[in-house]
Amino acid sequence: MNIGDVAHRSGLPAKTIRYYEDIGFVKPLRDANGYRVFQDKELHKLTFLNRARALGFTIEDCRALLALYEDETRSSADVKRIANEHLQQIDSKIANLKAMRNTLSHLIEECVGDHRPDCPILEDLGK
Amino acid sequence: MNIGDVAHRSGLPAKTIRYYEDIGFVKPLRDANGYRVFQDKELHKLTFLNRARALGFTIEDCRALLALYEDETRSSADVKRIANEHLQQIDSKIANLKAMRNTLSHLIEECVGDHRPDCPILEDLGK
DNA sequence: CTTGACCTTCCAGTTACTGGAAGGCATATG
DNA sequence: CATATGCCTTCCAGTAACTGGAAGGTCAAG
Repeated sequence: MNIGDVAHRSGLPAKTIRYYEDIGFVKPLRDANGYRVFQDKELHKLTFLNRARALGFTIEDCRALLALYEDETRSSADVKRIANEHLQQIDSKIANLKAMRNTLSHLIEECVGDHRPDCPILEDLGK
Repeated sequence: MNIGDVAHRSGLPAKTIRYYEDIGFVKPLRDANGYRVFQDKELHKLTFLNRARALGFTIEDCRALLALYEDETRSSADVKRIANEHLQQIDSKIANLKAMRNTLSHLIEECVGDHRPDCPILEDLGK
């Protein structure tokens, strides 16, 4: 498989796959012409990465998860711990965004939104 | 006011204030010794920026908001529009995070989390 | 006179890619 | 055989919004 095929099958852009090679996630073989050649194992890893990233795991999280993914002697508790830590981060991001949303939507409600300059949004921000 | 005072009063780190000068948000005067000298107007702007950033507005949003903040002939509708666009972005971020949270928490629930290697989290990511 | 807290500039690093240039390779067509 | 196209390669630079750190100047107190 060339990089285009793997990109198509894993759902990742070719650029990203090259980047993932740079940071050591995959180590494709090379054809005589210099083209990268991927095996199924690499494809699985890339698919794994794409899904983990989509769930918001950072690259470093992915590195840890990938190591566990490949470690036959892993304990599922380790995986669960990483996932739980990430879940908490997600929760705190959601909480933050909700607080922002609250403040902002109150300000928006109070703003008349016409041609006049008077605006509670700006007033509040200037305090 | 030197940068330390302004940092204290605006709530922004001095580093950030220097950065905001770099990108043209403030233009403090200079003392004979080269130290930055801030007037009240600059302090207000920095406070404004701090609050706007805390609400998640991007630097470019802030640039637009700041222009309106300083424009006596603005219409509040312009401000409201920017704020509303931002509100929608916040909403979509929240929706994304909630979807992630859902998927992840289901996976976590299904994972036993003991010493054995079997783990639905990894299984699912590998699909 | 020294100490410590300020202040200055400049350079580099962060996260996770993404865009683009310049050029080699593969295949199909005229 | 020439060429057009669509792959592929590497390398460099840029994104967002700072942050850390080095090297060094300044100021007030003791």
